[in-house]
Formats: sequence, C-alpha cells, structure tokens
Amino acid sequence: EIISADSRQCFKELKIGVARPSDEELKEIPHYFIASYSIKENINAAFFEQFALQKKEELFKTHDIIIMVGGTGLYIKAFCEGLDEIPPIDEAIRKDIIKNYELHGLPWLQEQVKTKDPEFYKVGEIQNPQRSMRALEVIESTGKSILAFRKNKKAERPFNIIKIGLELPKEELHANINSRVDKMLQDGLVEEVSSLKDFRDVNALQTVGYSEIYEHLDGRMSLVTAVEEIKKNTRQYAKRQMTWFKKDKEINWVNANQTGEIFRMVQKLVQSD
RNA sequence: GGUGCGGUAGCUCAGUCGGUAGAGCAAAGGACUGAAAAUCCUUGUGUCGGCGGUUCGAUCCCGCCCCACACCA
Repeated sequence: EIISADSRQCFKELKIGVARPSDEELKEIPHYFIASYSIKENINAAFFEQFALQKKEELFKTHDIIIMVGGTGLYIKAFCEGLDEIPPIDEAIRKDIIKNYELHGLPWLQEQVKTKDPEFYKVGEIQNPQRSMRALEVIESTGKSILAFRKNKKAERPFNIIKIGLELPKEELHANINSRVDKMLQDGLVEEVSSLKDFRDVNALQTVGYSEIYEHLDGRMSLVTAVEEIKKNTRQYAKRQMTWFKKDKEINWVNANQTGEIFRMVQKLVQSD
C-alpha cells in the first residue's frame, strides 16, 4: 500500500495541475494522503508527519512493507527523521504578522526579529520572509526563540527505511516536463484553475501550474506565455528537488526509465535488510 | 530612394558629459524543522553591428557601410 508524500496531491480539489495518479491507478493499489483533504484546510509538514506515522502504524498490522512515494522532500524528512515539537501558534498572531509584513515589507520584519529574537537574527535566514515570520510567530506565541525548540537530533523510528531515488538525464527530464505540461492543458488545466478562482490566495494554490494560469485569466499573460512559464517553473522546481535529495546520502539512485532495475533493487535491498 | 529611431550579456534593456560597462529575466550552483510545487542565497569579459577618422585613449564624437523597425515618397 502507498502513502503519498506530496504536498499538493493531497488536495481533492487539485487534479490535473498536480498530475494526480489516475482513478484506475488509485483503485488498483490503496493510496493514502491523495485527494483526501480540502485546500481550505491548513495542511503542512507537521500535519503530514502525524498523519503518516499513524497510518503506517495501522498498515504495519497487516503488511511487512509499505511504500512512500513522492517529491516533497520536507515531508519525507519529517516522516523519517521527525520535526521538533513546537506549540501551536495562535492564528491571530500569525495573521497579524503576515498583514504587517505585506504592509511594511522586509525591513519591518527584520527589525521585529532583531528586537524580539536577536539570537535568530544573528544566525537565521533573515533575508527569507517566510523563515523570519515563522521565527517571529514562535517567539510572540510562546515567548521562546524558535532556536530553543530545535533539538538537532533525528527521531528514532521503530522500522527500517530504504530510500530509492529516481533520476534522469537533464534533457530527458525536460522533455518529460514539456509533454506533461502539454498534456495538462489538453486535459483541461485552464478549466480546473477557473473553477478555483475564489481560492487563489490559499497556500495550496501557491503552486506551479496554478499561479501562471491565474495570471493568464487576469489577462496579464497570454496562454502561450503562461504555458512556457509553467514549463520553466517546473524545471526550476525539479532542480530544487534534486538539490534537496542529492544531499541525502542514504538514497540509492536508479534511472527512472529502468523500471525493472527499480524492482530488482527493491528486492535486493529488502532481502539484505 | 528620403527622413527618423535603434543595433550593448542567451533575452529585454540601462549606461558611459571619451578612461574598455550594468540591471531584471534566463542559466548554473546552493540553502531550507509547521507556506516546502513555497521561500531565500551565490555566480555577469560581453569583438558595446562592421570598417575607417579624430584623440594619449572611442562602446561613447565624426564619416561610410550593413541590419531592424517606423513614417514619407
């Protein structure tokens, strides 16, 4: 059985633009964390960790091996190594910080971090608004620096993990991206995005394939340009995924086209484990 | 044929009152513990269209030529 580790395919409203597996594929093998939540819900890495740990518990009662598939590096890391526990943040604090950042910009944010969490200001990514806002909301909500919650040690997991990475030569990867995007358009990407026009501000829709089509629907971009942008942004995203996964020395790499090889590798790894 | 406006980094363009040039995007590499398909960081030598002239020195001024666009015939 498969647990998906994909931060966008988990939403039931998103299908074409996130290249969700077909209904037949989903019927053939039970999948979890696919099309199971709404874009209106606040799904994130911590939520996924809890979900997957619980689901794995359930599945191990009847299976020796379960498979996790997906491209969201942080989610996979959260499952394999755990996230440090940080108390929930008051929604009002969070909204207030975002509002002020949008109003006053990065200098304001940095100033806030500097006075409220000088430690983070010294070592944190203060150029990165998302990280700085996170640090700010933690200290405002808990009174403690986000750094104080970081344990810097991996969680112990009572099961074995085998990691397999799929890779392709760059030209092939890019050709695949291009045809996949063209297929999405044929399948009705524009219609899918149009139907979600009231939700363009939710996190789930800050997504390659959706942002560009919104721009087009606003009349700020031709369809042709939007499609080119989707292809380009997907290439850049794929590159970021590779940067993330290549750092993980536990991953066994296979050419994505050699499906037979993938099978053999899984068997070998499972036996030797 | 005439007039005008251009020809500068892969693309779009800025600039140098004459001392060999810089932004955005792309590309390449990287980071990343509650937005992660997100967010952020690093990296810019290119016959400054060609050939001559003026000058100590020209991508910048002058002349001719080539190319693109617009308008006029």
